Amino acid sequence: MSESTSDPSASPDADDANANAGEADRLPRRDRIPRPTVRRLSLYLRELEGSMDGNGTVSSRQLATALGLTDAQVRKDLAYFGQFGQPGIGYRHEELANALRRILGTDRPRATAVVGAGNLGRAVTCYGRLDGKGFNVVEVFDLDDAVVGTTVGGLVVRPMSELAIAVETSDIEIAMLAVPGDAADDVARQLVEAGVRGILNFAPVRLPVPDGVAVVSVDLTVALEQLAYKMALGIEGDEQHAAD
Amino acid sequence: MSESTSDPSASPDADDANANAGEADRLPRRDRIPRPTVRRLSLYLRELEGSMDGNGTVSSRQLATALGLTDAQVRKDLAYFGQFGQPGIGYRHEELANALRRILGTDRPRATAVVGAGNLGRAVTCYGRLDGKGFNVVEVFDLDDAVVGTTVGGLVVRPMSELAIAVETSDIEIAMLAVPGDAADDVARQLVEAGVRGILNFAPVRLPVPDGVAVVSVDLTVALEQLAYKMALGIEGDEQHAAD
DNA sequence: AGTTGTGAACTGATTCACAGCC
DNA sequence: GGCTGTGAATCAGTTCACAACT
Repeated sequence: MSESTSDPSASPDADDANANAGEADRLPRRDRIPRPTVRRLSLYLRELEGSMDGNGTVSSRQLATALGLTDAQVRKDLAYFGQFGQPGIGYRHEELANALRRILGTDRPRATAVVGAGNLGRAVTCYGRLDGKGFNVVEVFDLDDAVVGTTVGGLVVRPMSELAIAVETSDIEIAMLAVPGDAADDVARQLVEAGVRGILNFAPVRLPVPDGVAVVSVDLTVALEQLAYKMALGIEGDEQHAAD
Repeated sequence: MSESTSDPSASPDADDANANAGEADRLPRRDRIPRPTVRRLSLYLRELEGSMDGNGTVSSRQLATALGLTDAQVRKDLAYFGQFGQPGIGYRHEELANALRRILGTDRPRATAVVGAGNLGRAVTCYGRLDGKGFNVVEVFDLDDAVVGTTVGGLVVRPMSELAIAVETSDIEIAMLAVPGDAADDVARQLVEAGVRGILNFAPVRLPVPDGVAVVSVDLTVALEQLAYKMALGIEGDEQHAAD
């Protein structure tokens, strides 16, 4: 498991202690990975999990054609994080999937809360597939007392007043924010205050968060507008509504 | 695709004399616009619609700071499509919003269908804000006979067998695809067959569509994985889960 | 003063092409 | 034969800096 090349976290040995800058920054530090590359890693993993060959191998060419990319792109993306493939053979299916999960950080489960039990909040709570992907929805909160106490996906909706204690006791790291736009800002502040480290934001606003908190936003209107633009272009094909 | 450029903004009032052929191809053709630029146009519009100053003006600096960008970025993005601003003044609020809607293609309403009346399908059907943004949800379909006939957001769920006729009679241009992944491929084919020109795909698969059909995908798992990666990075801040 | 629009410079990302390996 | 990993070259996107304008 502790395989030779990967170890993205903190090369602990101090052989680069000296000022020889040339060697040091050849190893790509995690914050130098191209953003588009990280987006594609999710697609590679999705593809691997979709076609469960078990323990066969897969080539960069195969992955590339399945996703509408070039094989060089796939190899370059993966090579940022180590050497996973074998020349002449390809990448071992399950091994690559595991590596991608490690890289993305989904190789361990994370307690996740949904805030906002409206239509969208209920939908993401019940989405299902998430548990197997490392995101365990363990709590649902809502601002509205009329909704608090109802059951969504087997969970009782709790009031915001219990957020802080729940985050602590359940060790919640991630929140999916599905409240109206005019409440999102305030709720996000409460989430950060309570200790949440990552927010998936469905509200059509930009959330200002302090350092150390990550935000990814998904805006249905934005996605539809991008679609409308592409339609006007007459351009076809699929591109991931990429998360940054 | 008969028309390539043909001045999409068509600023009708000013600017009479410039039929110079040499000038014509300095105007960037729509398929040469950077993809990131198009994503940001949606954010500019969202910001303008959010802060309804009515008919004041807004500067590139203001937009930039609101969205975490540079002012030069904003100006460059907008300048791809024409000259909307006035030096020393900025951009007129409502005029810029209208221009963005024209560019994105949301200046006219489009009949939209939701396919899949599960949790997610019902949520997007009831999302609400869409009608005012140019996307009118006029039909809901489902594969499951047990769901057909129920009411979602004031609409009666119809069977897939009625898709083709409904697309024609209601002039449906866009479909939001919220069916399980293993059905998405087949349903997408039916949509294209029926004449839908754009698909917003929520299923975790890549849809193969013919030329002339646009697809934008939104994958909840992908978005969460991007969040997990950012959390590992310790990188903060908001970036739009951008639609391509 | 303040602001836009834009060429030039720069940074970032993709593709090419091939050495090395199975 | 097929395949990966990677430097070099190319392409794409962003930032800089400033002329022109209010």
